[in-house]
Amino acid sequence: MKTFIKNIFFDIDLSVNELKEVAAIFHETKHKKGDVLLDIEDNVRYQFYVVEGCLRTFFLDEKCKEHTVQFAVKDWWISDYIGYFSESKSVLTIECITDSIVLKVSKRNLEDIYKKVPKIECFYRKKLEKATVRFQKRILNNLALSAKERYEIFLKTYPNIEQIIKNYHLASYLGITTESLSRIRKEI
Amino acid sequence: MKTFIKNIFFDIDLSVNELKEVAAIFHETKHKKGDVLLDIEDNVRYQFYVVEGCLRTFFLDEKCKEHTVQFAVKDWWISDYIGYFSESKSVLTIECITDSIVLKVSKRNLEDIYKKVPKIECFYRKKLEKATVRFQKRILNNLALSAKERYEIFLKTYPNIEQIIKNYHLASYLGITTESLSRIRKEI
DNA sequence: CGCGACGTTGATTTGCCTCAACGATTGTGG
DNA sequence: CCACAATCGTTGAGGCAAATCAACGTCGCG
Repeated sequence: MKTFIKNIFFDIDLSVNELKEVAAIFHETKHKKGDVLLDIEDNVRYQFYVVEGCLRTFFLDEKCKEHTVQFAVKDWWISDYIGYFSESKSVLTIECITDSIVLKVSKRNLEDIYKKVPKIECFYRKKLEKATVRFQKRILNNLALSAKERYEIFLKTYPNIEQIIKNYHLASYLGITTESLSRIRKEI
Repeated sequence: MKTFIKNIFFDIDLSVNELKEVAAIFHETKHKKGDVLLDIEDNVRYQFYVVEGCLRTFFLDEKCKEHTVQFAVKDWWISDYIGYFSESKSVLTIECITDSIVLKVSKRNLEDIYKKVPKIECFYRKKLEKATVRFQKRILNNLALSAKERYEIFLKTYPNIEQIIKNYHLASYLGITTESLSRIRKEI
């Protein structure tokens, strides 16, 4: 576990004691393809760090259509951040796309660590800043670009993810149907 | 200035000295309707707290079409957060929709304060968490809802903004044309 | 008053969706 | 390891929501 933690916080100098304290709040869990880590209406207590595998979060609308919010592969974090940060029930489902190993950490434990080890709070602030940049870019792309352009940018931005995921995962992330994605691919 | 700062950080206990230090890095500026606080390709050094008035950020695509990313009224913050957090040139324009008074603060000064007054870092982390919730919701809305539904949610979420802004500001925020917005309004 | 900016309405086009059928690939039980 | 089913991806036809293009009404301001 400690080597995982060292890897996550590789750019922070942690004392032996701090490392121990931080490591204590992370818990490794293993999951099979198709497993659900968080279901709609659950309380969102945890966020997850991906050690191995691939997961996604998706929203199920009233027409039972899936909308993928996020993918996460090795070294990425994933949760229903609406529920996690606003202390409300989950609106998203977290699902394993492949067999996966994750480290889960509860919001409460993390907030406690922030007080004890301010460097960790700083780390998560910077993580949020990077996430903000990605969100803004995605909102901009959705506003300004066609389905084809969004697809091309996805390929450029996350070149290693397309091979792992299904057609309909990607289509539901781009906001189009599988048929449209198929036609776009044929064009290119 | 100190009363402004007290208002911004109303939920944090700051000593007299801390308050003084924090107040020192904020600078009040006044602007006329139509003024541009940040232009494309500028360095993004500042974020802005709105004391009075209304501003927006927008992206100009290659077809010269505007896409509004964000509005900001009293007590809101605004910047090109892509440029601000990733230390890159601006891709957005910050524009005054009405005469406005803002407090500007540089990233560098803020980072210095984080070290001196960790409570301030905590405040901005929480601000980012709330922003993350809003971004996720907006991405979800764009994926799952029709133009009409997005408009109705905008009205519910920001009831005080519609009266201030132009038709085309809102249309470019919702990702539709002014004509479509006009037709949607007629329906309701 | 007259001009320019803004909002509305109509006609037409278009990008993407829906529905349906059909290959291709994957998974599973015998 | 094969046979078969289920899942997934592709293709075509037709439809719809919103875009585009164009014209006209309205408002605010010099």
